[in-house]
Amino acid sequence: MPELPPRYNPLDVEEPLLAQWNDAGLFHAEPDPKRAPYTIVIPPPNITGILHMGHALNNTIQDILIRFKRMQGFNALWVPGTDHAGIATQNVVEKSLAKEGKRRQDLGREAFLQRVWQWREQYGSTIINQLKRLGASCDWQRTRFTMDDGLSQAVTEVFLRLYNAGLVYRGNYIINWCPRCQTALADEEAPRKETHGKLYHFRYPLSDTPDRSIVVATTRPETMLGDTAVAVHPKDPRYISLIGKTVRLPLVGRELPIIADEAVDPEFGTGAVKVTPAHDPVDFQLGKKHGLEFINVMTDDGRMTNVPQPYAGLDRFVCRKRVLEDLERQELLENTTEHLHNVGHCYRCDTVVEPRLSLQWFVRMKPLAEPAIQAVKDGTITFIPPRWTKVYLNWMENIQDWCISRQIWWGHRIPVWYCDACLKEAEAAPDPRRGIIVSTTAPERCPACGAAALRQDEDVLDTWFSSWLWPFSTLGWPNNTEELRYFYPTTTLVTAPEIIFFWVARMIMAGYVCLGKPPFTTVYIHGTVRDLTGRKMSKSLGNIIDPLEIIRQFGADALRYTLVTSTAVGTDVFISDEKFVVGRNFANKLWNAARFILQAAPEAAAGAPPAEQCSVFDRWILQELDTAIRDTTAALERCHFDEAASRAYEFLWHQFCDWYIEFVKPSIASTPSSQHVLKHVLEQALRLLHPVMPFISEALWQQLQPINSPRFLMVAPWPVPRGERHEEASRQVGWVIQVITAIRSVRAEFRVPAAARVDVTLSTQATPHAAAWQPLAEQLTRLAGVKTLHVGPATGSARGSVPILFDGGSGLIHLGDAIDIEQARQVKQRELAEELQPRLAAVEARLGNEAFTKSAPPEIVQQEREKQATLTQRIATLESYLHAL
RNA sequence: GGGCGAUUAGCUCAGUCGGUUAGAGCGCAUGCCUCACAUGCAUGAGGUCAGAGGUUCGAGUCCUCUAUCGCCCACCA
Repeated sequence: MPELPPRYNPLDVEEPLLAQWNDAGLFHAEPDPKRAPYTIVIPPPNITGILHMGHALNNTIQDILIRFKRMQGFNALWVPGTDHAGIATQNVVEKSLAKEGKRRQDLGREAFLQRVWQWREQYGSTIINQLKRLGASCDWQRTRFTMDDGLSQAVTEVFLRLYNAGLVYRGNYIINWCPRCQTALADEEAPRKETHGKLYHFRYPLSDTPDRSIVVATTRPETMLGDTAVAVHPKDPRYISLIGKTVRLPLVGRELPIIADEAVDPEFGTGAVKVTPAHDPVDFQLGKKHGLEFINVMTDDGRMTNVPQPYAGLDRFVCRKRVLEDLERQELLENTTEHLHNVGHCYRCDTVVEPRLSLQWFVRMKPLAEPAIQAVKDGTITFIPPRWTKVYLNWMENIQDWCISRQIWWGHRIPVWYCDACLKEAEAAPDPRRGIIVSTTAPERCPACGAAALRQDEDVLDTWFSSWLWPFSTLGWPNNTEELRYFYPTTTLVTAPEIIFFWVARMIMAGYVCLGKPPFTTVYIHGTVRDLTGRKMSKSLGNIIDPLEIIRQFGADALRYTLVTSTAVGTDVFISDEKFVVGRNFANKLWNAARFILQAAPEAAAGAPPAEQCSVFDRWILQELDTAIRDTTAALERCHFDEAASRAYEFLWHQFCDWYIEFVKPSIASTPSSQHVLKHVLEQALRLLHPVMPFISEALWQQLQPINSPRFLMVAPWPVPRGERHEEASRQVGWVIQVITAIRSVRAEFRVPAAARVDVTLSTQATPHAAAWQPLAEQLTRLAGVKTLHVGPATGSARGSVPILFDGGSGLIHLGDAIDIEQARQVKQRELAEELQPRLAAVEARLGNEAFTKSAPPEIVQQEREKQATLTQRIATLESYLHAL
């Protein structure tokens, strides 16, 4: 038995255990029809990612579940992997290129992609290694990457299937365009930020009577160059006479019709709105409805085009100034007001996005959403906490088509080839599919015309188009693998609320459309990690706490414990680095408890002896252990991880260490039963703790070397209650604890020196019979500093004594001249008047109320009667004491 | 503008079916270096459960309103 140092150093323990677990193959799972599967797929972190607190929380929760289920005997598989993160990764590599003074265009597509792959080889596993350090018990042999061959095959397969089913189409649409990244962005990728802007009012002169005009307002003056109408509300009396007339667009000279549409809000601005169908989502709808011209006035990189000479080629913001100046000069700028509005920004580079007309690929979402809505409504898939159900359904029922093409290079290239000859013909006789070849492999010639001159679509797919297949593409789909058949559907998905729409909803849709089955049955949504002032952790705020630094300082167990106990189901997690001290201290406490036990009972085996050989304290702690097992298990089953961790903590620290170890300490050497029980209870409790604190629990458990157990706690069976009833032991030990606490309390209140012994008289109906009394009395003597103990009616003078009250009895602590009589009188009088008497009054009022005694459940009424009796007796005891003073 | 949620000790949060004296951790106060642990031990102070009304024998818990604070969604140019 190696000597354990008095202070626990997690760094000595954690890394070697990772190697042991790995070498023993404990992370790996294989299909096994004899056992029930339990599967989790990791939310794949970006390959550009480094571990932050959000990951730490997310993966701790998953690891708790997977370790718990593994110990329960499930064939537990946790599939890890990473996401290629199209835009983010491309940005990183472009930045490193920029340091060499190059742009990706200088390299060309092939060479650039090679660079990205190189980058991925070098840095792409960083986060995986960090997850390992956290203790995540993933099946690392099954680590997947969204750009792996198999997963890429799944992507093209789905694209083809959806295209053939008419669910993928190509179309013109107003999309969010990032002029810097030069790519389309999904709505979710262009978060709106409240921005102080200006609202400019322009006069557009009427064509027939140029001295009259209509005033429109805009926040983006440069778009006026692409205006093709002015819209007003059909019932607006100010404009009703103008509907159908035309205005002449300043600076351009185009004639624009004045149209009427309900979508115009007469209350806002001037009630007249300029319509730019190619550069605004609302205007786009108006344009389609009213058959307006669509004029695209901007290039990919945000410069003006298709506009009169002085503006052509100008950057959009330069052009804005120029347009304003020119309108001002022509006295057409009516006025300018301050305006607070929401402007979309690129989620990657924060550039102001430009709504822009563009030819993109889309997925028709309504048909996909139907089974996914149904599954949540009928409970096939449940959210924890349940309130996310509403959020999910609300979004799904209003779902919009999904723009899946991205104008970047890093990602799954769209499996579409174009035959230009056929495309040309399609223009003459409109056919949306002519000239378009969708295929999982590169076609050699056009199936329609036989031409060999085909070109592949330049764009790649949205990153989420591979992530939404993750629960089954990682298991081998579209091949019908053994893994897929056995481990799918997965069980629990653990993720953050931000990606319910991005990812969770889409996975559910993909599960149904590809396999006809849900991808998982439970979705656990945890909170966001914030600092103590409630702000999200972010680099720009400088409030990041680095999980790896916490691991270095306090250990992975402390990190995990503190994270998990800081979050109730569904609430955000507020963290400061001092909080991790709690986890560290707990680990140290355990370490020392184990150290003590190993040294006090070196030879004993870790197994509980038969009840009849156990002392009253042994039986008591075994009973408490049973309760702790039940509570912890129930909490884990309900995904109440904080409760599970706190319950194990409470048991180990405040029941096992504070009381049981103290009770048995003096007699360990001569009491074999206690030696066994000490080891047994610790061993069992370490199992309860293992999912939350895998390292220290494993390390200590191995030191205990339980008999008839596997070598590793990680695969040891989850504890089950013994189910013995030790009610008498529970009652007696509960009584001793109460009396000890009461005596200590009086000692502290009356400042009895720690070393001083006191005489105590106890008067109790609950006096245990003689055989049981001896060990209990010894504890009173030792743990409460009692010198002599008399049992029987209170004797001696009330002077010099302080009464204590406990369930089923009372006592007197004789302190002699050491106490201040007046103080004692005041304390006890206050207790009587402010606590006991009001409580008795309340109880008696309740019992005097017929409505209560008749309609409350009998056990509640009974409880009240018992309370009444206890209080009456306590009051009598105190009164007689005060009287005797 | 719509939807969701929160408000309990100085701080961060639990509180299951409405039922005993509303709990924990941290912090604070007091006393202890007691031979596992000072990253420890013991004891204690601290609460009108945001406010008002209602249902009930009984409300932190259920209902209504008010206040404050979050989050999500939305095309107000």
